[in-house]
Amino acid sequence: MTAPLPPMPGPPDPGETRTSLTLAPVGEPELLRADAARNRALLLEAASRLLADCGAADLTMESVASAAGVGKGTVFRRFKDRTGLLIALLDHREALLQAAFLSGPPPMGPDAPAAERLHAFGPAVMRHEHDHHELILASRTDPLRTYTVPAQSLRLSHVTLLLRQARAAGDPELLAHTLLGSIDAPLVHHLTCESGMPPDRLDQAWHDLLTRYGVER
Amino acid sequence: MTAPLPPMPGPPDPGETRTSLTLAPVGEPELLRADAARNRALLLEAASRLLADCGAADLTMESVASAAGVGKGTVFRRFKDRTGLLIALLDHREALLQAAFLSGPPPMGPDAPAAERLHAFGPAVMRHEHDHHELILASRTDPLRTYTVPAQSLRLSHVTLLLRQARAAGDPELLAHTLLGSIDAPLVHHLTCESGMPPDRLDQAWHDLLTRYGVER
DNA sequence: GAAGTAAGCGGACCACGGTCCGTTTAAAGT
DNA sequence: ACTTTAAACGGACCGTGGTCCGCTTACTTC
Repeated sequence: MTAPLPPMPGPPDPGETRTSLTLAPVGEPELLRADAARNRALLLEAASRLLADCGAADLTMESVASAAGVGKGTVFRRFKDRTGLLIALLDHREALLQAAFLSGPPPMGPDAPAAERLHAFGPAVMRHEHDHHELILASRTDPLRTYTVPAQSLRLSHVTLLLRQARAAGDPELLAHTLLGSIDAPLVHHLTCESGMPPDRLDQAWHDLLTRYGVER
Repeated sequence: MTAPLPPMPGPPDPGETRTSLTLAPVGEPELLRADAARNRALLLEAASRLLADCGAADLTMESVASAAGVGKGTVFRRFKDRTGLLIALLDHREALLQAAFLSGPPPMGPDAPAAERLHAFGPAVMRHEHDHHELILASRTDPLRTYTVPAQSLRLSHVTLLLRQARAAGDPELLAHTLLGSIDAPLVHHLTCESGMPPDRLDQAWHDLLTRYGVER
């Protein structure tokens, strides 16, 4: 197994201080019956292993179920559908990135000025998405669901808030959407991996876009 | 039937003068055997009718096939997969929009200055996408395919070219991607139809984005 | 107009996502 | 400990997207 999935907190780990947002970072573990929580962990672990071994294309709900030693219905009960399972895997991996921009050290974290945090945010997200592009692409089946995924709405509120703090020009919420759109995983993957565009150029465009709205580094 | 699908040119209509791009607008009719071309038209017509009658969700490959009086395999042979069929339907409906910005009257068409054409482009595309959002959303299953759809790459080259002509600041190609991303159908649908954002605000953001890059109306 | 051939055709077939419902079981009350 | 109940379980079942392959047919060549 490539990623042995560190502890995998069944109950949400306590004693974490949120930095600047009311939105819960990862979400959805909630209160589960003991067997349900155990199976949830087993399923995520099995899915992660299968993903590493066989790739996202071969990750069928039945294979995950049997690898975890549970019935197929259980997978659907827990994650609603295949996309839900993939998103759960992603949210779990997003935790590190979230920690970095919510409570990590400068330039991403809260101890840097908002403008600096914004400039650092784009390249970091692009790197993160590059690392997980297979999973991300596989999870993008319903185009509308993108906007309701916890990780994505956290990113949006975060960027919107920073834009306000940095006194960016224009409409902060829409600008946040535009900024996030310009570094969206499928686009970046298309440009870099398929059209051969150098990543620096994308970083540059990110900085430029911010600068045009008055967010000076 | 709501949209009786005007003539539906089997062979690509001749004698059309391209305005500013080498890229073929709609694409893919190519040279088909007589029966194949006939079936293609039958299938598109049947699909269009089913779409209007029952909605995209109930548009199954088998229902389209039998409504057109052909076998299921024929649908797949012609359109590759379900997404291919939906994209073909979309490309057909895109023709009017393409005519408007490639050869229509100002402010979209070639007789207006590039800056004016750019400002007019966004709102027009948003309106067009709003009209066809069901089909567009249904066709967005593979996130990467978006960028290779003929209609989309035509839009991209068009905007890139106009940005160059208008002497926009920054990286024209990436800016074109960002601009198009900011009016992408799923995003716009999410914001207007689900979050209740007024469409003017989106138009405003489009103009603002252009202005920030030196494209004055 | 006969023969040859590449393309098109169609429906049986398969795999996977998703649902359903009878059975089991964890937990709360007594 | 015993009862109760809502939640979880699991696997049979279904519909649909997609493939496959033997048969048919439109075009070409002579």
